[in-house]
Amino acid sequence: MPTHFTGSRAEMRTLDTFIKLTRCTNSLLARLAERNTIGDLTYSQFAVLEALYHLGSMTQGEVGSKILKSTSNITTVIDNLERAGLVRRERDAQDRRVIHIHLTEAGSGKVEAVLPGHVAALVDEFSILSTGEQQTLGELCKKLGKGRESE
Amino acid sequence: MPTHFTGSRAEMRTLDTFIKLTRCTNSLLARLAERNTIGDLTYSQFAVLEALYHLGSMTQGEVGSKILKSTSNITTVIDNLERAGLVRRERDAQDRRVIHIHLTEAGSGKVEAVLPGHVAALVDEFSILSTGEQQTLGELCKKLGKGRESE
DNA sequence: CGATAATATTTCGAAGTCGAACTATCCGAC
DNA sequence: GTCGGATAGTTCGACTTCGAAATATTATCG
Repeated sequence: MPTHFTGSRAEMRTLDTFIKLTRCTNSLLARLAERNTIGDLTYSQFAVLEALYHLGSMTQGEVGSKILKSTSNITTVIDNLERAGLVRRERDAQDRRVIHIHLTEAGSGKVEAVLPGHVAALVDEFSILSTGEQQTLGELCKKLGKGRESE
Repeated sequence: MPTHFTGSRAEMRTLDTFIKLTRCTNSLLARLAERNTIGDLTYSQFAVLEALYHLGSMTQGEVGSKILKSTSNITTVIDNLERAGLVRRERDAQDRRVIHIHLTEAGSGKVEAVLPGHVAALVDEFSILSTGEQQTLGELCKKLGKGRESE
């Protein structure tokens, strides 16, 4: 959204930075999608599988907070992953409210099949930035991502 | 997605930066949504209205490339905006394939009612970064967003 | 002129996304 | 022990999003 908003200098600068940030993320994700690095998975599905693969089995709630999505959304994504046989639901014996999600064989196989190519694509995309620039970008994003309430 | 991927140093660094970037954008947008800065509009709807407000009437295709969304998506968003009376479709007289989108009175009123608060919220969120940091972040995002093909 | 290619938009199907309302279960206080 | 409040998931409705196929229209080429 290249805007023609006429505000104070600080407002213009902020708006400009915001637009660059969101555009950057958008087009980076679009280019990754175009490269088809995660096969027939959606990005949400991949994020869930990747989290389970590296962190082990989790409850649905934990999955949700891991990938920053609402609980109702997680239900849907897990439904689809379960239907595809990549993931398995298991109700907790002690606390029957909670459901544990486990990767199936097919699920971890999927991650292993897809992850190296995904990482390679990322490295390629980011290679336009130097090591130092990547570091700086990471730090600024971390700061901005945490927000004011973390001060 | 804090990953435990064990790769080369470059791979780890890139993955880390990528995660920070996407998390930053996600949580920033989430906080803005929480602040309710754009009223009852969705972010896509706001983006369309804002583009029309600042750049004037456009064809649907132009709107799509402005906000980086697919044409089929634009159809839907414009449908909803039109139903809400914020926008008006007008078929081109010369080339009857194209449709021009115009803001209605209610549409530009909506933008004017909502934009100042939105900008104020942005300025507040970004105030955790210094002017120089914002500048740097913007430049790095611009570079990464453009990608390799623009070299 | 007429067939064909290109362009602008729509339709359709599937998935994601949220908030709100709901169900089931557990926990704490009385 | 049971009632009321917290907690984990699900369901529902509305919107977003994409890609692929379809439609309508215009442009081009032989």
